[in-house]
Amino acid sequence: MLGDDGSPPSRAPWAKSAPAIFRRLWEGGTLERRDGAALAWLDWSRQTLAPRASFDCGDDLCILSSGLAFRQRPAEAGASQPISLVLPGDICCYTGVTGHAAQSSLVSVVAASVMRAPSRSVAALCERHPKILAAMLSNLATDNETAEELLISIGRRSALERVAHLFCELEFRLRRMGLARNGRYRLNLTQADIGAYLALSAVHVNRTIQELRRRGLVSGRGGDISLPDLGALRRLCGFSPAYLAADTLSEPRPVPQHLQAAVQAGATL
Amino acid sequence: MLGDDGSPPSRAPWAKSAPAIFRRLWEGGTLERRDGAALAWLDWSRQTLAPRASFDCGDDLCILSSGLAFRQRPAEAGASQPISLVLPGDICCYTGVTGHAAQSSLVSVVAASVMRAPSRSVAALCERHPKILAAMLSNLATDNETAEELLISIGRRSALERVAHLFCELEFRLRRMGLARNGRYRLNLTQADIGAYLALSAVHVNRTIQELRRRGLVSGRGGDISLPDLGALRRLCGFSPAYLAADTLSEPRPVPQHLQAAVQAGATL
DNA sequence: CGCCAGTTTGATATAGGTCAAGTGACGTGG
DNA sequence: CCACGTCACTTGACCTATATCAAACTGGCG
Repeated sequence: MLGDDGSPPSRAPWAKSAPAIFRRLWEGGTLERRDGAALAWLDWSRQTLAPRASFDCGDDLCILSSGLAFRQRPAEAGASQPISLVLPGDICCYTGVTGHAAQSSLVSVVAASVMRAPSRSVAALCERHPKILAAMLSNLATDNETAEELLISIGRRSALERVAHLFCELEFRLRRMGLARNGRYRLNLTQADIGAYLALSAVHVNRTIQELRRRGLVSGRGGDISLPDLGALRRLCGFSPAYLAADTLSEPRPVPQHLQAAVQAGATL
Repeated sequence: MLGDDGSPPSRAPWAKSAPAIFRRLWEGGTLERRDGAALAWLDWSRQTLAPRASFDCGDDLCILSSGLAFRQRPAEAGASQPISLVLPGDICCYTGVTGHAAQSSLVSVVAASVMRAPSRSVAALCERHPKILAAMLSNLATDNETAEELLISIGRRSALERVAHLFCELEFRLRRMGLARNGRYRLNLTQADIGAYLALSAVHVNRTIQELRRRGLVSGRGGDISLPDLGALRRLCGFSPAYLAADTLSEPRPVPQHLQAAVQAGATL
């Protein structure tokens, strides 16, 4: 798992041989070298998204490879509430895993690109590497917990805490992907975007960020965020990265039960 | 799927032979008679919960069989935000399915009971009935969408809309389980509970319900809710049951790809 | 009878929304 | 090179939905 000290993940010996895009999948520690290699061998296609473009994954496995995107319901009346913020390395939607077509779709925030593997190939891959399915399910659970944390933010935290929490979360998630160092990262979200995500008005986001700056907890102009005192910022909003950890079970489960079951069911088909 | 007309689900011929507790699982239409029978054969144990009791599912498959419960993070400072409202028939937690230990735990609202099947047995069951795993994953996805709807409520809807939406959602979910008829159902939530769930103060929930009553959209005292004009209530809050539908794909997929894959992987182990 | 939890009512406070205007950076077309 | 439009950010004035506090009222129950 990723420490709180800013160090990159250390326990993936084959990390260098596989594209960075798969970091989130192997971060759980369940994947082995051959799984990672197989993932890289999939017939991926790259797709680029213009800013503010809508995107449908269908049943395919799509991983954001650059840029930022919101997952949100097709805009109902008025402003729509983004449900999750998708960062590079995140699986865009889990329709292929759950077999359940989601209500939500992806909307890029800035220019972005997506790696896409057709559902058929993914199924074939999982045939031979069931741990990959397990890793995807683990990501699914983690991403749900992230959405739950957003719910807690909006339901219980003040504007100051919400923004602080978002900055802490982004620092962690981006660092995990190697996109943040020393509490600094690039964030291509407008204040209006942040407001939409955190259910605040753009104006109030502005004043809130100013307050964080005034307190010396956030600095940096434009899209360059810097968190000079991460500890204090985390304390302010009660951020704890536990909900972002890929796997809270300490023991490596060779094959998770549910998967083993499904796997063995193959014999009867 | 369940129509909007109050009729119970009609397409499960073996519905009468299996306990009502499994309705949510077969509602998706993927399960067959033998799957339902096998589910009922599992070595279930019943566990009763006192009001306001905390409950840990571990890796086991737990289904709420009566009462009500909140799923929530262990209370951080101050009031904790419930993440989802668990009704009879709902799977309490998906740790066993995803292999990911959840941060949240269950807290009963009133006296409740839970059916519990040990993870080992569930795995063995899925071995022979992979469609059951598929059904659980579908439930997982649906429950996530329900949580997303709560996020939208708290983020974007006024107090009046939030409460109205909750009442509409409960009507649908309880009717699906046979626990609501003609827009009437029993709800053992205090106004303070409703407030905790919807991120409103108890006082404001009270005034909001009064307003709904004044408008003739809600009636009934105590825990007995009656929605005399469901159509108007739904219009008020923009409720649409789409997000609650178990399966939005019209064609019955015999075995979902991801499962097929895992299943066939069994041969290689 | 008296307690308790839940509900109701009123008075007051405030976090955050809305509206409106102004600034600064950046790109585009003449 | 300059005029212009646009988009993000900023600031100020004002407003309102909802919270908070406090006190009654209600109904069940030991």
